[in-house]
Amino acid sequence: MLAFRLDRKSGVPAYRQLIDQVRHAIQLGILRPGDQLPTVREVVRQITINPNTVHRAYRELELQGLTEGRTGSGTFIRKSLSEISSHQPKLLSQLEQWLRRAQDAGLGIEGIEALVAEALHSMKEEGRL
Amino acid sequence: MLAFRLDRKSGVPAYRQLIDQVRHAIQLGILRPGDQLPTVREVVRQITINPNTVHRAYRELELQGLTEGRTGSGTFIRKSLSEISSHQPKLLSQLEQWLRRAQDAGLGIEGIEALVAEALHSMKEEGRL
Amino acid sequence: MLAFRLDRKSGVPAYRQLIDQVRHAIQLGILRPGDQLPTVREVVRQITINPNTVHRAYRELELQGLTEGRTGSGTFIRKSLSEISSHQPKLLSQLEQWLRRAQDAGLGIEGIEALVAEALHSMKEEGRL
Amino acid sequence: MLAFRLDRKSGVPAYRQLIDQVRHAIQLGILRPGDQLPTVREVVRQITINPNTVHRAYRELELQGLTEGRTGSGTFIRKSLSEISSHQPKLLSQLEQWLRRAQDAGLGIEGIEALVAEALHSMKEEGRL
DNA sequence: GTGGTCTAGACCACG
DNA sequence: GTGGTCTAGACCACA
Repeated sequence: MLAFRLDRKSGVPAYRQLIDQVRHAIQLGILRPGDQLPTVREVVRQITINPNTVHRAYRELELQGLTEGRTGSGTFIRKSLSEISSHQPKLLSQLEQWLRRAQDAGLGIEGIEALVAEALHSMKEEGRL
Repeated sequence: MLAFRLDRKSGVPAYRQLIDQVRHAIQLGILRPGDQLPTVREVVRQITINPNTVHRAYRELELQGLTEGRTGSGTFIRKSLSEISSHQPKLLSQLEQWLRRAQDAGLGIEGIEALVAEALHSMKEEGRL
Repeated sequence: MLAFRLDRKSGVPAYRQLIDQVRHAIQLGILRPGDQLPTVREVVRQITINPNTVHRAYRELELQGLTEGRTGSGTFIRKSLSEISSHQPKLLSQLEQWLRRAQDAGLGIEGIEALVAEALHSMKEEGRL
Repeated sequence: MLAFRLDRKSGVPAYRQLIDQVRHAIQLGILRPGDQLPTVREVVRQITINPNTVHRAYRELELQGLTEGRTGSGTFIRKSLSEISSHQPKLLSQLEQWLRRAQDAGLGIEGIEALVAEALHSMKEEGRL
């Protein structure tokens, strides 16, 4: 069952963080069509959050066509985001290796995030060209 | 002079994006103590944003001790965040290589961001242990 | 509940006066961790001021780690400044005695403030040595 | 010759700080009618400040009738603020004693300022009644 | 022209 | 109803 996390200092709205985490989990194949999301109550137990906020996130996911609420039984994944490739596990482990090297080079979390943001940004720039 | 960018869809508040970009630039050594930030009005010209929002970001940076606003002349970097290591260029190019491999494997931007978020998250979790 | 006051003639920015009053109240033990500050709207009702200005003061206090804004419920004290000593009540009454003597000697408020500013200034100077 | 000081962190406009310091010095009898204020150039040498700002402060003091600019020779005190009493030296030394006791009780500058602000505030309140 | 403060008012996220 | 973000626009202090 998906475990949500909330970063209260990030400035990103809570409902948005939930949505992003579900989307990411679908994209990574962690959640597959038919899988159930934790119930609102379970989420409330996991992290301190207002049930309405969870509802809102689930509603928006449903509007995006990604999930389906079945009255009485829960919320379920409907669609895959089909980015899953067979190379994915390898890519993930390579990334984790890189992270370890960055840490060994003395970079803290913020430094690593700076590098990642920089690299992602130049990638997006190139994409535009 | 630093060029700001705004991602209006990300859910991250604009002032926060500006702060992060300055912090990152300092961490990557792109901005060094004594360097000037673009004036509030220049930022307003660059990206469409209200001067107050820029001002707020600059003020928060000043409260963090990173910058100093000098009335009549501009806003300047005060402190370094000195995460810069000699390995940095190599790390950056390795990351960019990884990104290219991920793209070649058919991952789109959202898929890549999912992988990166996942990897960063597990790294932070491990850090706690 | 803390009652704010604004001296519009002092030249001190309004948001700064609010911050100082909260800090002082914390230092005097009038406000303790867990206590609630008046809501932004209450402050607006109390003194004539723009909500944004109050908000700015509260936000700066939060950045200083002294308070915490909880959406939906209010703003609360987080940290003590713990300068409170058992001698404090005695010191306060001695100060008030001195003030009465100064008034009896014919000094007006501005004259008293001049003396206080002078004494505080020499104290700070000595502190540097 | 009066020595100006500027507290850049106080939020109080520089020209206002200069004015206040002259007023206080007159009130404490440090400056008496006929005494000369430092020339603009001298002030600029003392503290880092724009000559225009000093000019502005001197102009406002003249508007208040407190000083008089004599072309070619300088700016001079015209009026006393006549708060000077024979008790004043004694009051000042008593205040300084009190400050020493407060420091000995472990209070830092901010704690002392909190007490002083509190006492001055209640005095003003009573004054109104 | 540059930073800084303040008001007014809209809209959002959350409980 | 509470905090938070953003825009618009005025005015001030300073170089």
